[in-house]
Amino acid sequence: MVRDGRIRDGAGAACAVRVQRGRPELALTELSRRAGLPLTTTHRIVGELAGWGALERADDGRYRVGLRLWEVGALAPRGLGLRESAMPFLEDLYAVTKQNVQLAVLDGTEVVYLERLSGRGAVNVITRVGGRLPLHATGVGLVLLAHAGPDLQERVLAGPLRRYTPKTLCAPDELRRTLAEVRRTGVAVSDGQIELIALSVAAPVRGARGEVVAALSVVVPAETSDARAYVPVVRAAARGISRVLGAPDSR
Amino acid sequence: MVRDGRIRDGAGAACAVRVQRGRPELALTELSRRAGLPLTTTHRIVGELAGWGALERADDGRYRVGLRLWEVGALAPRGLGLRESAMPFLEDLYAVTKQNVQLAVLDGTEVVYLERLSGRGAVNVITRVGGRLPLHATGVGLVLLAHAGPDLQERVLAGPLRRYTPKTLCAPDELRRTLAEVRRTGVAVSDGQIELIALSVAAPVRGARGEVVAALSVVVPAETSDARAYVPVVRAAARGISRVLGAPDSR
DNA sequence: CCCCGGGTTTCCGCCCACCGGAAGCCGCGT
DNA sequence: ACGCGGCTTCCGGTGGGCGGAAACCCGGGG
Repeated sequence: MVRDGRIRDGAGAACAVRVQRGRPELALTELSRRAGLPLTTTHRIVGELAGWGALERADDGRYRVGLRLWEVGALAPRGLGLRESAMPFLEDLYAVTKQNVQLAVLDGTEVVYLERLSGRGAVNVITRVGGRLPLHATGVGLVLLAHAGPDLQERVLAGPLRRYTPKTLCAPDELRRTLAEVRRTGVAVSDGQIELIALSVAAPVRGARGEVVAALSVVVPAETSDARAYVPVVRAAARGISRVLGAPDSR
Repeated sequence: MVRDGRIRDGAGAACAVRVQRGRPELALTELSRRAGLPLTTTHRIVGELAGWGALERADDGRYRVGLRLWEVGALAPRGLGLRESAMPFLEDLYAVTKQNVQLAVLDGTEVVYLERLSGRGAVNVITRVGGRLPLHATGVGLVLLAHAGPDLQERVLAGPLRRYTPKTLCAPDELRRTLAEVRRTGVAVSDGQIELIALSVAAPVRGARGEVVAALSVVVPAETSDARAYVPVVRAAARGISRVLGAPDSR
C-alpha cells in the first residue's frame, strides 16, 4: 500500500485526499497534487474510478464523489441499516422537541454521525451527517465511551484531549467520574463542551444482545433552563430503537 | 479491469458481488465464490479493504460493508449533499401529509432513491434508500425522464419496459403522451404502476440553472380518492428545495 | 483420544499489469 | 501567432499482485 514513504495506489490516494470543504469538485491537477501522485498516474486511476461510477465528472470536467459510491455506502449495516430502523423514532423525537436530533455510532476513537434532523428554529451546530468528532467532548461520545471496553476508554483518556471550549472536560479523572455517572443514570449531558451555544442530552441505543451499538441525542440551546426535561423523551426514543433492533425483524 | 472475460481486481470483484438481501454479512468463501476469484486472492483483497475500513468484520468473522465506505459515500454531492438541502422541506411535507415522502435522482436509465421518510401509518412500498427502480414505472422516474435529454428518452422507450402490474405503462407512444403531459402540468401521477396498492404524486426539483436535478414524491394508498389534492403541497415543497439550490448558499 | 473436513491464514516465486516519462492535444489569454 | 497550463494518449521496464501449495484452526463424530 505504502512503499518507501510514498503513496502508490488508488486506495492510498483516496486516503490521502482529505475532505474538501466548500466546493466538492476537484480538477485532475488538484487531485494529483493532493494525492502526491504523478499526473499521468492520477489520470489513469481517476479514469477507472469514473468508469465504474465511484467518481463523476461535473459539467466543467472536474471530478466529484459519484453516486455509485454513495449507493455502496448505503449498504453498510452500521450506516443506513441502523438509520433505517431508527428513523421513525427520530422523527417522533423531532416532532415532540423541534430541536436537533442526532444519531451516532462509535468508530475507532471517534463518533460518526449517521443522521441529523434539524428544524429551521434549532441551534446551528457543527455536526454534519458523515462527520466525525472526538468522544470526550460530545454527548453521544460520552455515552458511547461509557459503555465501551475498558481498553478503549484508557486509550482515549491517555490520548490528547482537545479543548473546544472552556467547558470541555479534559482532565482524565474528571472524565472517569463523568463516565461512571453516565453508566449509572443511563444518559449523558454535554453542556457547552463542544460549542458554548449548545447543550446535548444523549442516551444509549442497544442491539439484540444488549450491547450499546449507537447513541441518540437532542441538542438544545445552552441557555435552556429545564434541559433535564428532555431526559425522559430521549431515553424513551432510545429504548424504542433498542426494542426494534432486539426483535430480529422478520422480513 | 476485465481481461479474457475474467474479473481480475478489487473494483471488478466489488462489481461482481451483487447486493445481499437479508443477512448483510458474507463469509470469505462466499465472497470468493460470488466474485469468481481464488480464495487466496479474495483473502488478500478483502484484508486490505478491511484494513482501510471499507469492510468490517462482524463478531462471527464474516465481512460486511464498513462505515468508512458509508462515510466516503456521504461526500457525494448528488447523494447526501442534495439530501441535506432538501431535508427541511421533506420534513415539512411529511408533517403535513403523514405519508411516504421520497427524494430521488436520475442515474443512467434508472432512478436512485436518496431519501424516504415513512411514517408508521403510511403505505409499505418496496422502495429503499439507495435502491434503484426503472424510470417508466415510478412517479419520480416519469418526472426525471420527462425533463431528460431526448437521447435518453429514446433509449429508455426503445429498451425493454418491464411490466410490474397490469397498470404499468409499457407502450412507447402512450409513455410519450404521458411525458408530454408531465412537462405541461409540472407533476407526474403514477397510479399503481409499480405496486397496485400505491399511488404517487411527483414534482421536479431544479438546480441553480433551472435544470432538473432530482424529483420529489408523496406516495399514498391507491384507494385515495382525492389524490390530486396532494399536487399543490408536493409542488410547493419541490419549489422550496429548488429555491435553496438556486441560492449559492454562502458558507 | 485421533481423525476428518470445511473454513481461514501464511508463504513465496513467477509474470504481467501498473507506473510514469515523454510527447501530443486542446483552449485560453496575450 | 505564440506561449502556457491543463488534459489525454502512448508504450517499455519492472516490481507488486496473483494464486498454488501448504499449514493452521476448530468443531464434530467415531
